[in-house]
Amino acid sequence: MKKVTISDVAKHAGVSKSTVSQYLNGRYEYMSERTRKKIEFSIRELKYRPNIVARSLTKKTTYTIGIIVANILHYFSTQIIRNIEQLFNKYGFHTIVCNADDEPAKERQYIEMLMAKQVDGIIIFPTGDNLDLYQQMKKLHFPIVFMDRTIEGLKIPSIMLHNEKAAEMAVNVLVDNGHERIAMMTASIVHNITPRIERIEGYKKALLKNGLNVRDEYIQSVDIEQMKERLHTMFQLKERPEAIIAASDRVLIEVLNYAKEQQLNIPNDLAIVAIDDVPYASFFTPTLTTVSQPTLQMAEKAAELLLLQIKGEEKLPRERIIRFEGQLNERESHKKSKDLHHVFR
Amino acid sequence: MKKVTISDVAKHAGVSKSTVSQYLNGRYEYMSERTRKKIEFSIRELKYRPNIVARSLTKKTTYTIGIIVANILHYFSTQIIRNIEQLFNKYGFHTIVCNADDEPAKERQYIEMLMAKQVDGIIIFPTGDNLDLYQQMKKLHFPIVFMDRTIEGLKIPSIMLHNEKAAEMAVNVLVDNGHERIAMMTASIVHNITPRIERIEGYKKALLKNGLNVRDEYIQSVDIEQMKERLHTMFQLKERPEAIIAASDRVLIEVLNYAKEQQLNIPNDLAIVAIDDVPYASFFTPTLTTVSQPTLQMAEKAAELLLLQIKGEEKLPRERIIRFEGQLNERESHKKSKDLHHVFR
DNA sequence: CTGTTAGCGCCTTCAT
DNA sequence: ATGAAGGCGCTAACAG
Repeated sequence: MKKVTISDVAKHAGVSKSTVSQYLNGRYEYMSERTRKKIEFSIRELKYRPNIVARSLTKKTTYTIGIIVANILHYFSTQIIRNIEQLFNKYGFHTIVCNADDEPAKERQYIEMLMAKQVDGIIIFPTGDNLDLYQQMKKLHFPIVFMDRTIEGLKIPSIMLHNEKAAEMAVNVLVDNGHERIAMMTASIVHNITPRIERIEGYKKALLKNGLNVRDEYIQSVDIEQMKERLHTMFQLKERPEAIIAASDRVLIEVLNYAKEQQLNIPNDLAIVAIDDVPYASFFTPTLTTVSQPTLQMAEKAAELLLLQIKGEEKLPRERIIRFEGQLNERESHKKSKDLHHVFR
Repeated sequence: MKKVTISDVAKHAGVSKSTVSQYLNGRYEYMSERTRKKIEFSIRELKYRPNIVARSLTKKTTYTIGIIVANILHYFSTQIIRNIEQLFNKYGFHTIVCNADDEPAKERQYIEMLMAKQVDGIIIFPTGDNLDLYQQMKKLHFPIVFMDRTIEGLKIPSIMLHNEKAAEMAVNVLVDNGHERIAMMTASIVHNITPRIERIEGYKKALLKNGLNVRDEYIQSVDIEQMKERLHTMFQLKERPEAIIAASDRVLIEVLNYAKEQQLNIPNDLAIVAIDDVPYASFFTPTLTTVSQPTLQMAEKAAELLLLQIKGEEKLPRERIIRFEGQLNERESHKKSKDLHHVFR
C-alpha cells in the first residue's frame, strides 16, 4: 500500500539504485542481459511507477507546459488549446490550461504559479497589462510564445491572424453584395487588445479602398454586457447600418440575439459577417458567413516555437510576429438577396 | 539569470533556510517582526519564486489533478472540464486534461503518466476497458471519481445523468406531440458505455409505458462514421420513423447533416430531440429541443467527492452512483405542427 | 525565535 | 558492468 520507490525495486532485484536508474533511462549499453531482466521483472512485480516529481527536481524539466488564455469563452481559444494540447502530447508533454478571464491580475497570478511549478514553457494570450512580468520572463530566458495578441517592444514571438486582411475580406464580401452602410462591432478596446484594434483598422482601410466613408457611429467597441444597448442606439440612427461585421464569435452572439429580439430578418434587414469561426455555423438561419482562423496551423506554429525555446535553441525566426491568413467562408448571412425569407422566431 | 533558491534568500536576509521556509509557509507565530520584514524584502529583491516541484517532493502533494475524458468532442465533456477546472482553481489546484479519444490504451497510458506525475487525484470518463488499473488505483487509495459512466463491481464513486429518465423525457415530449414512430440513435455500444445502454433502456421502457411497440429497426447504435449509412437504411423502411432521438450531440450532428442532405423538413418530415445540450441550439432551424445535463452541479459533485478523498476523508456517500436529473428544453424541433415551414437549404 | 539535521525519490559523476 | 555518494530545492522535527 505504501508507494514503491526505486530503492524497493533495487532491493527486490538485488542491484543498486543507480543501476535501476540506468535501466529507467534506457542506458542499457553496459548492462548485462540478466540484470536487465531482473529489473524488468521486479518493476512488474512491484508495479513500480517512477516518481516524476523527483525526477523533475534533478532533471530540471517537468514535461509540462502552460497555456494562459485571456478568455476561454472564445471558440477560437478552445480550438487553439485543443490543438496545442494534442500536439504537445505527441512529445510527451502535458498541458495546464488557465483562464485569465480578461483580468491581468489573474494572468499574473497564473504566470507566477506556472513558473513556480516549473513548467517548461508558457503560451499566453496576453491581457496586455503585465509588461514587467513578461520582461522578467524574457530575461530569465523562460520559453514563451504569445498567441492571438502581441505586446509592443518585447522580443517575444507572437502568432497572430492577419487581422487587417481578415477585416478587409469581411468588408469586401459585403460590398460585393451591394452593401454600403456597414458597421463594425468589437469587444472593448480600452486595453489595446491587438486583434480588435487591427480589425477596426482593416475595416476602415477597406471601406476607403471601396470608396465608402468611415462613419464613427458605425464603429462600436464595448464590453459584451453593453453591446445590446449600443446595437440599439446604432439602429436608431436615421441611416441605420444594413450590414454588420461581428469582430468575434462572442460579439456575434450578441448581434444574433439582438436581431432575434427585434425580429430583424437576416440578411435582408441586416447582413452579417463574423470574424472567427463559429461551431455549427451551417445549422444557423441563415447559415453564417465567417472569416475563420487557421487554428491548427497557428497552434502548430506556436508549439514549434515554444519547443524550440524549450530545447534551448534560441535561433527563433527573425520576424517576431508571425501572421496567418484568415479564410472567407461564404455562406448566406452576408447576402443581399430577395429570395431568402429567413425570419427568426 | 540563474534560478534563485531558498538558500539565496536565506543568505541575502542573513537567516537560515528553515526560517525562510517557515515564512513561506505562513508560520509567522514565533518569528520576529524584523526577521519577517527582512525575508520579505529579500524575496522581492531577488524576485524569488519557490520551486513547487521541490516542495511537492517532500509534501507529497502537487496541487494538481487530472481529468481523463473519453472523448473531448462531446460538448458535455468540455462543459464538465471547464467547470471542474474552475472549481479546483478556487482551491489552488491546477488541472491536466487528457483526451483518451475513446481508446482504452490511451486511457491507460494517461493514467500511468498522471500517477507518475503524482497528481493528487483523477476524474475519469472511463472507456471501460482498464479494470485492473482501476482496481489497482482503488487499492492504493488513489483519489478517483468516475464521470458520465461507471464500471460495475468497483467501489468508485460515479457521477451520472439519470439516463433512463432523460430518454423517457425525450420519448414523452414526442409522444405528447403525436409522434409514434420514434427512433433512437446512439454511438456504438460494443464497449458497454453506460449512458448509451441506459438511454436505450429508458427509451424502450418509455415506449412501452406509452403503449407503443419497440421496434429493433428503430434502434441504431454504431460508430459515428457509419451513422449516415444507418440513417439511410432506416429511412428506406416501409414505415420510416417520423421522429428520432439523438442520444448525444455528436449523433445529433449526423442526423442534422443527413436531414439537410435529404432535404427533410424538420420537424414535419422528421422531428428531433437530442440528449445532451448543444451550443447555440436556439439559433438552429428549427430551434432544437434537448434534454440537457446539469453540468455545473455534476462538476461540483465530482470536485467535492474528489476533494474529500484527497483530504483523506474516506467517508464517501454510501450510494456509489450519484444521479442527476436531465432537464427538458422544449423548443421547436420536436413539434408536429403544420405552421412551421423551416426547410434546410 | 532561529538554526541544524535529515530526508523526499531520483539522477549523475566517479570509482571499482 | 555495477555501486557509493552527493545533490536537486524544500520541509520538518528537534535542538538550543
